[in-house]
Amino acid sequence: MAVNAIIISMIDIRVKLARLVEEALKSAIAKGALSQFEVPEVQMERPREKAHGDWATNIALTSAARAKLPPRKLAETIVENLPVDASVSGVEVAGPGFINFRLSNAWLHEVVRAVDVEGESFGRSNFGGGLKVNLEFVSANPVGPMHVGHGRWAAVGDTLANVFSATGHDVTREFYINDYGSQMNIFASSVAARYAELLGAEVEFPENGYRGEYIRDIAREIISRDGDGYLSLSTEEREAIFKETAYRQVLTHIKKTLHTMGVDFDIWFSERTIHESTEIKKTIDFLRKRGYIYEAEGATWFKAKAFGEEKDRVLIRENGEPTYFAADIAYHKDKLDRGYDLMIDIWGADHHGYVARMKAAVQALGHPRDKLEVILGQLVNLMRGGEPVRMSKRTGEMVTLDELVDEVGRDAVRFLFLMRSTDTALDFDIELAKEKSNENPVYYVQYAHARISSILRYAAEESAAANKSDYSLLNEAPELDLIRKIAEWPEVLEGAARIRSPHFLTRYAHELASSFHYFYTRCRVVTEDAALTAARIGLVKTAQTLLRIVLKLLGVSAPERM
RNA sequence: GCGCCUGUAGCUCAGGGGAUAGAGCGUUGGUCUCCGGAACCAAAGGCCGCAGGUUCGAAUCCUGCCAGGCGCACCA
Repeated sequence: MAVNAIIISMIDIRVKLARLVEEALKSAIAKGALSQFEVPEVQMERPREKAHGDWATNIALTSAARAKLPPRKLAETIVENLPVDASVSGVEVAGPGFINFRLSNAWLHEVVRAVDVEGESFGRSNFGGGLKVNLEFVSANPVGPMHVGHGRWAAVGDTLANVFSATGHDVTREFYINDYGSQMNIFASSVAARYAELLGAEVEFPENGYRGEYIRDIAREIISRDGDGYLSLSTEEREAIFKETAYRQVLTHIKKTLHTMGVDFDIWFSERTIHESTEIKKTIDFLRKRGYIYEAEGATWFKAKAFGEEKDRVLIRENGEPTYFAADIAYHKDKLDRGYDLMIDIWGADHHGYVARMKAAVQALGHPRDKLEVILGQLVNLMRGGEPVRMSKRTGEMVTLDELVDEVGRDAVRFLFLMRSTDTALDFDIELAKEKSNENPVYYVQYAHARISSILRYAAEESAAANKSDYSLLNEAPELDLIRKIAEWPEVLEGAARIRSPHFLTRYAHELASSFHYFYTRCRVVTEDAALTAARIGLVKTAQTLLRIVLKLLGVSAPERM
């Protein structure tokens, strides 16, 4: 019970401080120290400057006019009326009228204890309130190996999903397989041509066919498995068969690559199943009933203009074939029908022109347009030793995601992909990623974890780990700094979920590692003083727990030795 | 032409209305009798693309311009 109270006070410190300020305002008004005025919600924020304490509020600045007092004077009055609280060790008025709060060492010690009790669930919350979220990402065409850009979305999507799970969302990872349309046909005919060619037949390679070497690899796989039997078939028959077998091969390959990256989807949704069912027709009928469909120029149109779009869009072409957009609306309707509260799609930035259109469709389906959220990801520029890696789609000359993961390893790939905000292009240097040096942030963070393991091994040998920890002995600046960093975690995690920014985690991991390393060089863990040793071992363990939590969410390993 | 993203230290980037704009790398100079030196500390380095506006306060929000990237299909 007591432990519970501590944990709650810790996580809600922000709320708690805000309440103290509110109480101060109320009692000042009651006492007549302030004139009656409407008190707005008290905002607490993290000062940028360390010297300004742990938390600050601008309430005196925002309310000065209403209170008819200069900001600093108002701030002073609030401080004078502030109730005493054990978690606060200092309050001061600063600058134009900020009120700065410093948290007490006792409060910080309770943070360490909270991590002791909660372990790896420290920082988890019910922020999402059980919101059902569908996260769709990667969604590559199954016509060839994935490129490095797909890898970035895989890492971002997967970690975002982890973050959502940790913050009380009910999340589903979904991959929309774009296995329908002309490119599938081109793919099949390309494989069929290479197949025949490899078996010595005279064939003309399709003009717009895929010329990448991987097409030959797929053909070779078919040959080694099924032999040359398909050669006797007509080109059409062969292509029809390959459209299936080659497709299955590629899809299996995609799943394997993603799995190697630690990314596993809950749902693989085939676009083809939409076309093969009556879903598109049903969706269009549904929209027609709602008045958003009309026929013109032989085609069926969606009234996108009704939702502020520049122009209406074709759903059924003149030739009777539905467009990609039509299938996509049916797909999103399917997701909505499955009962998700929120759909988040991660798309390449080159699809940004499509976002508003899709949101309009969601609206037309009778849902708020914000039920669909699109994260647009910028490109990955592959570098090697500072030089861009040349890639050509036309000749099929490229570095695949597979090769990248193979060469630099899953940990570095994931971590480096997650270091940047999704809306900035990312330079990925293969040489840097492989480097086991201080230039490589992945190793910096993992090293902190391994170093703690090493300390704990040493401590066990010295049999210093057995004592119960009294954290009130931790009062050195490096110790308190480390604890402050640990205490930040719940906010960081919630922020990553709220702003859909997994890069908060890599950043935090680096800062945490840095706080630990600084502590380590200043404070000896295993000493003659048994009580202090026990306390520091406890602290080091909590730091390690935090590193584990973050690395796990990032999908990066936390090695005991390296 | 219209739209989206980006422009912050030499380089790569954080910063989602707050105080003296931060981190990593690089540069320069330091720190090891002891738990992992893949570490730590310090210094130098900035008209936050430019110009206006909004307000107590702007790198952040709005408008215009400049530069780079990407889109503007009965393609997917």
